[in-house]
Amino acid sequence: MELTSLISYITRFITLSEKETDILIEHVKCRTYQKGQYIVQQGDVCRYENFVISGCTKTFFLDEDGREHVVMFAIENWWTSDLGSLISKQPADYNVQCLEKTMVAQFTYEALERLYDEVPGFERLFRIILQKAFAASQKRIILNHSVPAKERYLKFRMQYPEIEQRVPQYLIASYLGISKQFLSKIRAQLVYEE
Amino acid sequence: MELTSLISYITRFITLSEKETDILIEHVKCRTYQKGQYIVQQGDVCRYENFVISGCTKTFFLDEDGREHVVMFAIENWWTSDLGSLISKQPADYNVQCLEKTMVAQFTYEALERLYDEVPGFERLFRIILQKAFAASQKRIILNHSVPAKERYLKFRMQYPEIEQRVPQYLIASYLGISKQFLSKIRAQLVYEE
DNA sequence: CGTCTATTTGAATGTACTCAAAAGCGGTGG
DNA sequence: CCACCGCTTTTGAGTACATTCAAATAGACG
Repeated sequence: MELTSLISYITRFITLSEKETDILIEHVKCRTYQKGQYIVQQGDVCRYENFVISGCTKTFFLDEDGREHVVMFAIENWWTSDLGSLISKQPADYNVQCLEKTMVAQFTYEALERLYDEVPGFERLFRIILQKAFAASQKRIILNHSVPAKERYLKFRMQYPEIEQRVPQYLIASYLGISKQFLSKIRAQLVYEE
Repeated sequence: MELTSLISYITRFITLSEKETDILIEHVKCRTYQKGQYIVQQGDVCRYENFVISGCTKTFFLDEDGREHVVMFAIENWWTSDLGSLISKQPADYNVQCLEKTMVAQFTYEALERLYDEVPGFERLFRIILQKAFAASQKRIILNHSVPAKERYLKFRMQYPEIEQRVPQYLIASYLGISKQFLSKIRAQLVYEE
């Protein structure tokens, strides 16, 4: 079934009884987006927390000059959303757009609230996910401050080889916080070095 | 009492019965550190989640060249810790050092676990705190990528005027990801512009 | 007043950016 | 099958932003 990957993901963190699994399934809905479609749009209120079942998304933001800044990618077994917007019901800061045909499991705000109440451990699940996400985000800030672009690119390649394959280079440059031309030059240099 | 600020902080997010407040108080311990003392040391396992009652701390990390990189500051009513280390019991990536004489309320890992079990809503409290922290951290990444140093400094000054007053300039430079000399030049420029 | 730390200033350098243009790479249609 | 189109990547020249190193100044504290 479509939700298999979600269930097995969740049970890596908490145990679910059969009944709880049923409750979970009642509160989640699968949806497929085509390549290019938006799951979240900057300015709209974000309605869902999304778990990627298949496909690939980018989360980005457009600055005043219309430049795109990639915040993160999400592939199978990742969560993606504009959490700030979902919780506060304020307009989203970010866009989440599909880079491929993408299937997600969606939780509305209300579904999450009910799950927090009805499934003990669900709140813990999200606390743990958030702890990891926060720690990773902080590491990324330091990495940007302490390491030159070439090494950041190498680390990215090591850490996310799948994403490197699936995503156009100019988006990776944006994620790394450098221009696409500069990333191209870094790559040329790396080829030369080998 | 010393814990007043902690209680009133917590009750901004969740409601606590008298009994729950008592349980909370049983699981927390106050401690005062002198200026310069370390609450967490890079390489040691982090033992506490800390809530700052008074004073000011910096969280930083030393890279291979021995350079210091400031990750965050914490003043009254902020949390500070190396969460990743606390939860995983792995060596901490960061140092937390007091920039002033600082009083903190400390929760051990075990105390937190018990509080999660015994005080419904406590898990929610940390989920909410983490959501905010994560959202802020992501915004900071984008800010670093999309905005030149001068503006980043101005935003910092606007957002954290207290910290700007209490913390030496070279640490703010480090937090912003620029050299202390460059921040000094930015400031000179700002004075000239007024 | 002297010492220690923090900040400022200046010159030379480096890293990364912009703009512009060319080359590569799929896919589509004639 | 190839010519063309749109999109991505590469290349090059000139520039801007930020760094390093070194030295001078300013502040804080005993």
